[in-house]
Amino acid sequence: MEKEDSCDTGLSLGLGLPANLRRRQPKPPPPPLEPSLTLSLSEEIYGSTTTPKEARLSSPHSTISSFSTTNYIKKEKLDVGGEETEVERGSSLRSREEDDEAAARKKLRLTKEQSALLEDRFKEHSTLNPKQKQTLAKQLNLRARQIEVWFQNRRARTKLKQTEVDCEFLRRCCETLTEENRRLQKELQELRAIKFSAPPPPLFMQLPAATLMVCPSCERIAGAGVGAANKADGKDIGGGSFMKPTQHLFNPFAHSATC
DNA sequence: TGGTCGGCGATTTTTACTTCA
DNA sequence: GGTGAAGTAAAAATCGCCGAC
Repeated sequence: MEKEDSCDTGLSLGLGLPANLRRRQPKPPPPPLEPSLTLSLSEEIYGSTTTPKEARLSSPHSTISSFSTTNYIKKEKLDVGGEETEVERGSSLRSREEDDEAAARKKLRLTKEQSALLEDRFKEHSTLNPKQKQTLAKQLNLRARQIEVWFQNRRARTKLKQTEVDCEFLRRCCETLTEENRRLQKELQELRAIKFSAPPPPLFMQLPAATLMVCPSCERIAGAGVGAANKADGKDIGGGSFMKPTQHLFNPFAHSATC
């Protein structure tokens, strides 16, 4: 992992806020590059006259990835140079460096072939060990770090998609339950209406057919109102427990062992 | 117990594409 | 119809934190 530049947000921003809530300030322009590096960079990648877009289109396998971000460049500098040296710069150098900076900031866009292979590997394993990473990087002519980043982002996308799917599923569940609740409330009202009008018919006739079921193991009639009806002579009529399920309420998911 | 490494969430940056005047 | 600016979604990359070792 690269942990450099951890303080580049400045002191005034860092105080009093969790680090991950701090808004980052735009970075200052990247430090000047070593001439040898930058020259080879821009020319190697894009050629001296073509735009990045042209380069990308004309050469799908061009390894723009090599120096795709400022961060990589900084690291590259450490790897290659070891220590920073002051580079004398004149006006002629500046415009060239600005071009190079712009080129260096260019971000890699993976080719279809690269993406396809990465997808294949991801299907096999959503994470890679360092050796697999190196191998894949070599195979695709990318940096191991880029492979790592791609897998990280891919995992994040997968997770996001799964979250969306889960969310949709829960939404549908909620709709179904709301509808079911509405239906049961209506049924309850009807039952109450029946209860308080006319002398009560035999118990099982009070219940809508849908609520009456025969328990498959004991073959007794079960229904949403049976439990309450059993104590219909008590004081619980019309109370909150009227619909309280009993052990003989047939639940296909949790049929009681008491039958 | 401190250091390293890898994964993750949040965020930024860049690209490619679309829309609109 | 061609063109450039503005808007936007997607993807690559960065940053900081955390847990495992």
